[in-house]
Amino acid sequence: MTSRQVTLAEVAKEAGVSLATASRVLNGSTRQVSEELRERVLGTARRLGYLPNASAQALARNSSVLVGLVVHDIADPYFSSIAAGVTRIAESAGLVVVLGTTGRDPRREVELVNTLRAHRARALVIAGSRTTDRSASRHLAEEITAFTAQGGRVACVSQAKLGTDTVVPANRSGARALARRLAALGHRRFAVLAGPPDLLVARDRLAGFKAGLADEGLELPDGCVITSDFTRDGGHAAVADLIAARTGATCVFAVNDVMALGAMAALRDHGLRVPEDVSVAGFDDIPTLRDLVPALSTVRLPLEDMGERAARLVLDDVAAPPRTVRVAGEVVLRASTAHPSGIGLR
Amino acid sequence: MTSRQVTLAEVAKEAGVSLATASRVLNGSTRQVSEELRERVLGTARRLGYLPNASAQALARNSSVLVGLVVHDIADPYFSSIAAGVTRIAESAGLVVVLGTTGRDPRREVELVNTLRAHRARALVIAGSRTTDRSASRHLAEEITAFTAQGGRVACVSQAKLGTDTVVPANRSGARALARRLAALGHRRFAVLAGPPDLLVARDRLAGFKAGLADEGLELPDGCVITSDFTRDGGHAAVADLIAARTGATCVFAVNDVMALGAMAALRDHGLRVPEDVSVAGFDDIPTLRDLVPALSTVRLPLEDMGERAARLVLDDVAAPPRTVRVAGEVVLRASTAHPSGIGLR
DNA sequence: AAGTCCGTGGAAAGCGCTTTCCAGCACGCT
DNA sequence: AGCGTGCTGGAAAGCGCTTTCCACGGACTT
Repeated sequence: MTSRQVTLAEVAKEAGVSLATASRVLNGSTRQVSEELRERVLGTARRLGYLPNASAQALARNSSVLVGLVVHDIADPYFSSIAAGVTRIAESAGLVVVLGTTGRDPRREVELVNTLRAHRARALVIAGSRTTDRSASRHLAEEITAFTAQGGRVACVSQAKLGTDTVVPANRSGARALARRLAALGHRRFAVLAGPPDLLVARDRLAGFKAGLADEGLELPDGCVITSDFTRDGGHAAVADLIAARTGATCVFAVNDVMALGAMAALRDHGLRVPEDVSVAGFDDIPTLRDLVPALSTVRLPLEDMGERAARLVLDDVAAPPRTVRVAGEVVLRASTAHPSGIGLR
Repeated sequence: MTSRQVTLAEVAKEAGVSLATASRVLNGSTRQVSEELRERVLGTARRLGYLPNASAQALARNSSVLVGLVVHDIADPYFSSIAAGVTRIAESAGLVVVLGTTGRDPRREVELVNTLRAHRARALVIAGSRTTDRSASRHLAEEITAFTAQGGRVACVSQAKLGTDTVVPANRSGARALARRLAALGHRRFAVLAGPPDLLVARDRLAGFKAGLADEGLELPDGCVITSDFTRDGGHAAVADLIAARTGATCVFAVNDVMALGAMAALRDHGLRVPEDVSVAGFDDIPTLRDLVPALSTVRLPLEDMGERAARLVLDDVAAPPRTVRVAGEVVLRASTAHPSGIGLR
């Protein structure tokens, strides 16, 4: 029941022209074709329901219309926002987005780039933090080199560690500014839900936060840094450790919003009120934050825009990589942070 | 600087075997190859860094490894959850997901199916409600027919209107059950934020809700049905109309969660408390709801699971389409709905 | 009048792979 | 001996398209 596809050859024959002419008419080559033949080819193509075979075109042209997009988890609002940006630009350029998800496994990341390379994708956006894993980084760098050697372009949204074009969010300075603003609210004892120690984005935000506290003459004792997964559940789980640590913190900084969301839920479960008993802040400003009560203080990143920027870096081929686009983070203080009133977490 | 790719022919020559043998070794054909040659081919392939050209394979095999996924808006948690499910199954089957977004434009939907057809995608999941637009539906049905005639498989997540395998959420009966539960809370006057009139999912949920009210001997006057976009902002905007309508409603049902989120924010802006002044319920149970305060009452749909089911329908090719998988919705009453206490919206 | 150019159409050589078909060989039989 | 049988390797014919290269004819020069 699978019916044979109409081929260019059939169109050409039916229209009484050569294969070359048919191809020239139907794909917008630079070559002129007389009005008469052009009409004839176009007509028969439509009549026969001709649809070019993309694989054959890719093979003959040695280039595809595919753009790879690699994310850790498409259900995470951070990534789905970036994906929306990338997709918008790619589709408006007539390209096709291939979505790969890593589940935060660096090896899977390498695999995906390899697959995209096999498909001769013309460009690739890798969204998702780098890690401290040297071996995975090296493998990834090798794949990327191979990819670019093939003529593909690569952009990352994260840290500029791969020698590619990169959209770099201001993790350090954003967290630093946030720390200062929180200190200005009157907080003196902080705790940080720091995510996993090997994630660079998490490290950078923690480091920036510490720096901001230092600016204000404050310290962040090691005991006040809780590691956990970089997810909502990670944030939720970290709260138990946090409370057990009896840090006396009046303000908790979770290194991303979904962790902060989980943490707020856990704090509620423990009978603690935000912000009356403890202030909470996050990072990213994911869209779903808009309607939260209490509204979460955070550092706003223009996520969709970052996706668009990355896609543009990789599609408008002007300058040579590596270029870096720095994206500032804007501290947004909302209802989840307030002047410290109670005695904090003890 | 774009270096030529290593081809099978080069591997074969270097290993001193024929093209056929090299191909047989490197792609897991059924044909036996002696241990000695196999080793030699594998070795040289690795040494040379051989990577098969996916386009060439697709052309020669007349089938690709691509699975299409069509959604309205990947940043919407409803779709990103479904996408996560589809992606998980597809990737674990060694396939590659092509993501297309329509921006809710039915013509774009047709375009995307056409593109996927050109790429000889082996399967296709269309997530996103059908509409009442007959012409768009017909075009889409034609594309789908062409797609399946090519040997591709198609599944939808929505209404079973396209003659394809379909995962059908229980929109009617879910909304109906919800209405009854809300009535049981004591509500007598309701308003519905109904989304756009041409979206079947919105219509079904509205109809189900009305039916549920009827079960309880209640009515939903036309003036209590507000149409708007099917988005967070649509829900937000609808509230102004709702309040202007002076319906006296004590409970508002938004036909999806993101609309309910927007509505709750707008109600707050108008100085109304949820649930004290007015109860609010949604539909879908998107993941971000978990941490909302007050927690939103809704009808839970297993979104990721629905994505997985759709992907399985289309990848495990057992029975002939159209098959229908019905997915029940579970009413979950949370803090956003309570016994009516005030006088409602007047 | 001879030569030059340009514009247009077609033949054919790929692009990198899969797969059919055939040849050769070593067995095990009758 | 003679002969099917089963197994393995290779030659070559595609898969559907793009693009180079050539041929041809007419319009222009000189």
